[in-house]
Amino acid sequence: MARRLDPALQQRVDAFLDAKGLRRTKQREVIIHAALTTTEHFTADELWEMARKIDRTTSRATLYRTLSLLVESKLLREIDLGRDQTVYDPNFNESPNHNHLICLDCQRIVEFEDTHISLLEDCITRRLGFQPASKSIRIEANCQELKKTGTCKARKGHA
Amino acid sequence: MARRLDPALQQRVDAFLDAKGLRRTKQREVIIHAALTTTEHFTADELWEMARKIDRTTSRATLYRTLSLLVESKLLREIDLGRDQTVYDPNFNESPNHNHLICLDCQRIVEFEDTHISLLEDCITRRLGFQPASKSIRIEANCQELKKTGTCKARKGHA
DNA sequence: GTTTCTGCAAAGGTTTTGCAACAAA
DNA sequence: TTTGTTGCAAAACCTTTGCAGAAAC
Repeated sequence: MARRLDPALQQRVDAFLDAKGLRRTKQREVIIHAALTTTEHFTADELWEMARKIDRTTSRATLYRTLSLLVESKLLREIDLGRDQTVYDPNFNESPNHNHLICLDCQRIVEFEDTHISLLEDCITRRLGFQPASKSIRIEANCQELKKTGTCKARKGHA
Repeated sequence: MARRLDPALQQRVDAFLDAKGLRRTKQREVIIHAALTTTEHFTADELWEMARKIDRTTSRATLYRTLSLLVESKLLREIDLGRDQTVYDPNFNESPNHNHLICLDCQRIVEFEDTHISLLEDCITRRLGFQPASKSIRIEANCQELKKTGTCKARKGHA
């Protein structure tokens, strides 16, 4: 476990474990650390690989069980990228209101945030007689540069 | 097969089958009819039940194969309701730009459309260097009435 | 008559679970 | 010591697929 977990995050982890009366096992620490020190989205299997780099004995069973806990505690969120496997996103801790744009040309995921759209979502929700709880937008799009120039500039990190 | 398929829809079905050189089998007709005459969202298994009410010999294999065709032809769309099973929505033929609000209290799905938010999504997409292809919003919310009065008025059809 | 389609049953892939051994508190 | 947790292997679940017979064209 190279890098330490961000103190604020670690505190949230601790608070959750305490509130639920959950034990601090080596396996949980390893999986939680792996999940929360990356800024990439990942599948259960990818997280399993990450955890196994730290501790090769990590089992899939424990991984799935810990994953449920992380989602329940909102330290991790399941997102819909239109793929068949569930994808987890650890970035809602830093950007609680971000959304996802999926490039149909290179499959790259661009995260974006927008205050106006967020407000509009809240308005619509209230107008319908509800109280907003969570909102997510998924946009599928094509790369303009690719279409014009034949190469996908966006690949170099446009986010 | 009680009700006829809307002529415009039937035409799109026909055009798709022709373009792909696909045969008009009884099984396809039954499944497509079941899928496109409902306005409810459904899972593969629910559609299987619907199709079996018309023809009990309908197999799951053919159902899944036909489902793929319908999604490919855009006559049906997979949507993300945050459930574990894939949910299909036949309503994009009538309202091509609708979105979904999920009531956390009664699980009801409210479909809504909004021009402003649609425009804003397009703006954001272009600003990021992309060309919009498809957009979807999912809002999870609590029922205001339920909170105030103790009963969920929304159940009676607020959409 | 060809070619495509169907249904079956088996396989595939991901996620969950029962249980005995083990570790935290 | 008590209670929660792990890993294994099996099960559960949804979806896909190979193949032989059946149906469309």
